[in-house]
Amino acid sequence: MKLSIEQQAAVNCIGNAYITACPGSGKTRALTARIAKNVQELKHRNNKVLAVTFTNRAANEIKSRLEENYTIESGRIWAGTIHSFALEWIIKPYASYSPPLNAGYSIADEFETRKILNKLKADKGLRVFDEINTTFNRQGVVENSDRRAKEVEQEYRHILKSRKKIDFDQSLYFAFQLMELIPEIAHTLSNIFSNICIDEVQDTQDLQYAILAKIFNESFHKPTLFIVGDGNQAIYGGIGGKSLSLAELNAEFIGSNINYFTFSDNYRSTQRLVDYFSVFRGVQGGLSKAEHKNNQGIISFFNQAVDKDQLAEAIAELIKGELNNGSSENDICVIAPQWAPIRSMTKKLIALLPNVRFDAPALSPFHGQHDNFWLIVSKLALTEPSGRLLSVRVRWANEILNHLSDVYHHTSELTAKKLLKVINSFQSETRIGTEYLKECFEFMLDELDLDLVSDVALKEQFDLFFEKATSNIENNNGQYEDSVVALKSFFKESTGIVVNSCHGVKGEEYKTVIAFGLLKGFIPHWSDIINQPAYVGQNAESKMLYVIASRAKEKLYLFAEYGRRTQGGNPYETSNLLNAYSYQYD
DNA sequence: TGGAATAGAGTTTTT
DNA sequence: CTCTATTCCA
Repeated sequence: MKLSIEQQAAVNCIGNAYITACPGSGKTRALTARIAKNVQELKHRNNKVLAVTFTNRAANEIKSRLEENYTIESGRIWAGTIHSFALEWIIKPYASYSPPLNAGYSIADEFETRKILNKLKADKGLRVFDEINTTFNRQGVVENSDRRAKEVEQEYRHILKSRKKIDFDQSLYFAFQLMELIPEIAHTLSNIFSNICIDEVQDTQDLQYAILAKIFNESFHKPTLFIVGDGNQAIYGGIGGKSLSLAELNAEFIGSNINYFTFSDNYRSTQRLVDYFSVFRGVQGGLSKAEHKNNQGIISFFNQAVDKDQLAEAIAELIKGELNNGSSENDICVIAPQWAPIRSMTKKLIALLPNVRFDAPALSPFHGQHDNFWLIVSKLALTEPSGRLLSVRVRWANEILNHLSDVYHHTSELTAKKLLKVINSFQSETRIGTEYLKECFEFMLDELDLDLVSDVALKEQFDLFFEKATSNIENNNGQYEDSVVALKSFFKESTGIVVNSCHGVKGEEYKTVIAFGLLKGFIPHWSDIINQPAYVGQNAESKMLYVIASRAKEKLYLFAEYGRRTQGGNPYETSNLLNAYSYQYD
C-alpha cells in the first residue's frame, strides 16, 4: 500500500507513536501498514500484534483492510474491540480467580439490561430517559450524583448478580480487577503482544486506557505503542469516551516517551469540502490541505425547505440523479443522527427505488444479538460461498469453532472446512425465514453429532435467538420481514447505498453523502443540552457535524427537514450551528 | 395589571 | 440549558 512521506515517517518510527490528524488523512491506512510491519518483525513464533478499537465496525474495518492489502497469517494478529479483548484474554482464562466470576457468569445483552433498568427507574419514580451511569472508573466507583439514580444502579447490580450475569461495564472492570490481583496476567499478555495498536483512540474510556496501560506498565519487555485518533471526532463522550493529550498518554503509559505525529494533507475530499467542514473543528489541529485540487462538487443545505413527509422522495430523487450521472451504489451514503428516522427512511427508499440495492443494517430482525452463537451460524446459513464473502465465511466458521471449544467446551476434531461443507449442503423448501434457520440449525447439530438436550447453554442461546427475532418481527409494524429472501438480503455481500447512523459510518468515506435529521435535539442530543452548560452542547454539535461533513469526498447534501414534532407537539428546529453558518450553498 | 418567580418541554449514540 | 407559558402577589 502506498504511503505519503508523513505517513511513512509515522509507520517507520522507532519506538512509540501517537498520531492525531484530520479526517481523510490516512490514519487507519498508516495503522494497517504499521500492523503489517509489526507482524513481519515479530521475533517469536507465539508473538502477536494487538489491534483494538471501540466499535465492532471499526474493528471490522481494520480486519478487512488487512485482508485486502496484505497477506497475514491470521494467528499473528488479534484485532477487535477492547471489550472483546478483555473478555477473551482476561476474563475467560482467569475467571476462576475472580470472586465475582468464579461461580459462573454470562454476558447480559442490551435487551436485558435495558429492561431491568427501566423497571427500576419506574419503581423509583424516575422517568425512562433519566440518566443512570453504569460505567466504572478505575477505582471501581460508579458515579451517580442523583441519590435515586445511585439506588437504581446498585439494585441493578444486585439483579444481575442474582442472575449470574455481567454487563459490558463489568466485563471491563472485572478484567481490570483481575489484572490488579494477578500481575502475571499483564506479564503474560505483554509476552504475547509485542505491539499494541489503538485506532479511534478518542473514543476510548477511562477503564479501557487503564487496562491497556496496565499491560504496558507491568511488562518486562515493553510492547510498542501505535496510537491513532482525532479529538475533533470524539463523539462518544456521552458514554465515557475520552480523548487524551500526548502528555496524558505519556503519564498513562509510564516511561513510554511517545513520539507525536500529525498528518496535514487530506486525501479524501475536495478543497471546498475541507474548507467547509474545517469550520466545525475545535481548537485541535491546523488547517488541512486537500490533495484533490478541484473545487467542483456540491454542498447543498435544505434548511427547513423539505417537509418530513416529502423527504424520502427528495432523497430518492437525489440518489436517482447520482446514479444517472455515473455514480455507483457504493459511492452513496445516507445518514442521520438517530435510528428511528433511519429505519422509516430505509423502508421508504426501498419502496421508492426498487431496483437500487441498500446496505442498511437496521433492518435485521437479529440486531442486538451480536454475541449469540446462533447469529454467527445464521450468517453462514444465509450467505452463498462465493465472491469476497469466501474469506469472511472462513472467519465466521472459525468464530463458531472458537465458541464451541471455549464457551461450550466441545472437544471435537471439527475444522472450518468441514463446518462450511455441512452448512453449504443444507437445503430447504420453506420460504419462511425463521423456519429456514431453525431447520438449518437442526440439520447442522445432527450432522455434527451435537444435541440441544445435553447442552443447556447452547439451548438457551437457541431459544433466545428465535424469541428475540420473532418479537422484532411481530412488534414493529412489518419493518422486519420473515422471509428467506429478506433474511438473505440482509447478510449478502454488503453492497449498495449505505443507510446508517452518524456514529455507524465514522471512519468511512463516500463520494456522495446525504444527511438528514440535522435538528436541534438530535444534533446535539437533548441530554447534551438539558442541564448542561452551553459549551457542552456546542462541542457535541460541532463534533457530530464535523464527522458528518467530513465523510463526503465530493458531494454533500444536508437536510434539516421541516415538520418533525417532539412528543409535546413542538416543531424541531434546525441545529444551532448549521443555522448560524452562513455559507454559499449550491 | 405588571413584574417576578416558577413550572414545563425537549430524551441517543455504543459496547 | 433555553425558551415559553403560567402562576403568584402587591
